[in-house]
Amino acid sequence: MSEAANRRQATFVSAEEVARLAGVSRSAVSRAFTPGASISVETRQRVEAAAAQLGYHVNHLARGLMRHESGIVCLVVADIHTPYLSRLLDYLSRALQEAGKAVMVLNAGRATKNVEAALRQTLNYRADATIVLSGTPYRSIARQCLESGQRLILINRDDHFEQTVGISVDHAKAAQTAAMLIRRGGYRRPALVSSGIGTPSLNARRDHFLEALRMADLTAQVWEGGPTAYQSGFQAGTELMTLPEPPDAVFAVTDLLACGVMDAVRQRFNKRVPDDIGVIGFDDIDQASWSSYDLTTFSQPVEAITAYTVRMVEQKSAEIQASSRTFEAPLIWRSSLRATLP
Amino acid sequence: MSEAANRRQATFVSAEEVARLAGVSRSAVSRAFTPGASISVETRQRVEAAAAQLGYHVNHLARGLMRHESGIVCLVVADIHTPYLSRLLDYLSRALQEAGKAVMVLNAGRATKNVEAALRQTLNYRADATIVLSGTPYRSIARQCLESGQRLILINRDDHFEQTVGISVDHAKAAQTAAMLIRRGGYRRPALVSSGIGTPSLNARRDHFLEALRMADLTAQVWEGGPTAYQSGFQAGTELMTLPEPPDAVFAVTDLLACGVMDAVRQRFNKRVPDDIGVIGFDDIDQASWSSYDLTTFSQPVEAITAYTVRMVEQKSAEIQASSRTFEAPLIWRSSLRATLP
DNA sequence: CTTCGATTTGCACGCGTGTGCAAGAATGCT
DNA sequence: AGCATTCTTGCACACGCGTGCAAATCGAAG
Repeated sequence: MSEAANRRQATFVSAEEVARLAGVSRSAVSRAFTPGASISVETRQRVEAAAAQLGYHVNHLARGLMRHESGIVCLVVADIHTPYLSRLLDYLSRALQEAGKAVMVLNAGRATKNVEAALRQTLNYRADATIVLSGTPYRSIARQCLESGQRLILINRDDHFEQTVGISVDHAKAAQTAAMLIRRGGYRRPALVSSGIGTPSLNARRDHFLEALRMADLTAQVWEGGPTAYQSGFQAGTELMTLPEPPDAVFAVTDLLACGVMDAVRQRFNKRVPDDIGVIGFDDIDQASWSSYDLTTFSQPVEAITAYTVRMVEQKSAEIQASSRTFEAPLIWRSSLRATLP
Repeated sequence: MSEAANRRQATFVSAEEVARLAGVSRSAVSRAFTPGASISVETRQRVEAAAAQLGYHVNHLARGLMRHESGIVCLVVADIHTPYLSRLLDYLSRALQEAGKAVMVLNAGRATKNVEAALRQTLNYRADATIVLSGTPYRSIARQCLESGQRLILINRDDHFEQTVGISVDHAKAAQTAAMLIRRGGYRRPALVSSGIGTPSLNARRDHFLEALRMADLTAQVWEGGPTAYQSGFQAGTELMTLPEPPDAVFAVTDLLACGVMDAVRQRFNKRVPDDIGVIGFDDIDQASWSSYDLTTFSQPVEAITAYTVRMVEQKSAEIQASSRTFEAPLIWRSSLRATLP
């Protein structure tokens, strides 16, 4: 079987050649690989045999050209190496594949310029849908995506667009829960830790947390700075503990930050969690369940987000509509926060 | 500018329309977007203006069809959510983008069946190159990739293929260094911890470590089981410490395993690292530098691997040759291992 | 003004596929 | 057997682009 394939060198085999070998027309070959097409079982088998023998694979570039549907879904993302985003990417890519889509990843750093380039590539490859996990697209290019008939899905980007599917998490409820738990734990001097990157999601968690505290006549220290990473949390913990009135509880808007805070507090200041200081995070990354941290946090509803995203990608383009869906982030109770008043 | 675009609905604009608006032939449009093509500055400007006005973007599907070069590079990968692989993916995708390639991610779980499906997709989209980060491709499909003129690059897959570019890490040297450091630290009862997944890389680290110890007349406990994850390490640590003669040093073939071991040893058995037990890992994931662990480990040469991979992707297909390149994983000295005899 | 070379332009073809249309084959029914 | 109906099949066109080739344009030298 390999002799025929070996003779040809460094080139793909076309439907034409398969047709010749099978003794049918090229249309028959095309139909053999198109589900639901009208073709007899006998010719289909002959085509498949010939295709297998020659090592034929339908050219999706040409198919996409004809069908006006490339089968490609673009994922615009930054900070892939981050625990939460890499998990989301894992789920999304797998689910999209199972739905028959090919996943193109556009790594778009922080700069808006890169996001623009990514959106352009999305258009170049005629992607069926574009999913933006981070970075805010220019309105002009976003509109081009929509006008070209692409579905545009924004995950965790609370800034709203027209004609766009928005998927988000109920930050308000989580933040209020965090504030409530801190009060119930008997903590008196809460603090909020966030990064200097003003992501809409992070800002929402911060604002709702502070607001909920204010309702209960409490004010919180606010520390914001650096990237959304462990090191920023470590620095936050260090600086907060050297204040004249150090906090006794911290809501970190991200688990990575929370881990940093915990390490600083325990190792640089010998404080105990949750007795001396309570910590609560957000995302439920793998490390939150590691026994060094055992962090009380809110779980990103990754499965729900993924399932809903795939549904939105699959629906016919005629019925795309602006929509906005919010999922709840359930509390994961662990040991980094005292449950009741001391 | 948007009126024209608004009138059309849900469809892409073609070079034809741009040509009409600019008052030139379609060839001119094509040449305007082809670097190095023969075209006067004046017409180029008129084309670019018209293109911008209509929101034209070259169709890379059609271009790929013509050029026999899709500009797509496929990354076959599993366990994306893992710290090491997500970092590698981050670097690779960014570097490939900068080289003008579009990155298609094929999330191929563990099953070989999925890897086969991934390779098939690679062929369907006529990818210029395929990079396999995990999973072993069937020889038959791998051969088809090569016969079709694709470059096939295997990273950290020590199983060798003909006509393939292999990129790997010097596991032997690292493992020998680990053994040496453990001896020099005055540890007497070393152990090796690995997962139950017999990846070539992991096996190589294990075998060279044991071999190096044997040269020094030492034998090691070997614990292998579970996936390559924190929990497996935690379990390993727990079980090793309940042995009649528990080890006093552990080489974990992965940082994730090492973190698990450290947590088990410290929190379940109140042992101190590195005094009671020395730990050394591999990969230098982010968590290794977290102050809870401060893990001595070997750094995956991600930058070097990335740069070399891009070089291999870019070279003309005429000169693809089987080759095999190995990079060193430098030791990152931290505090989880005693430096000198006690 | 003529001639020649260099540059630019348009025409037409090909890349590999899907699909409407009409013709042909097969089947069922009277 | 004759006719109606359903299935198959092949032809031809379209998808959007790159590019060789020849015609056209331009500038400069004679």
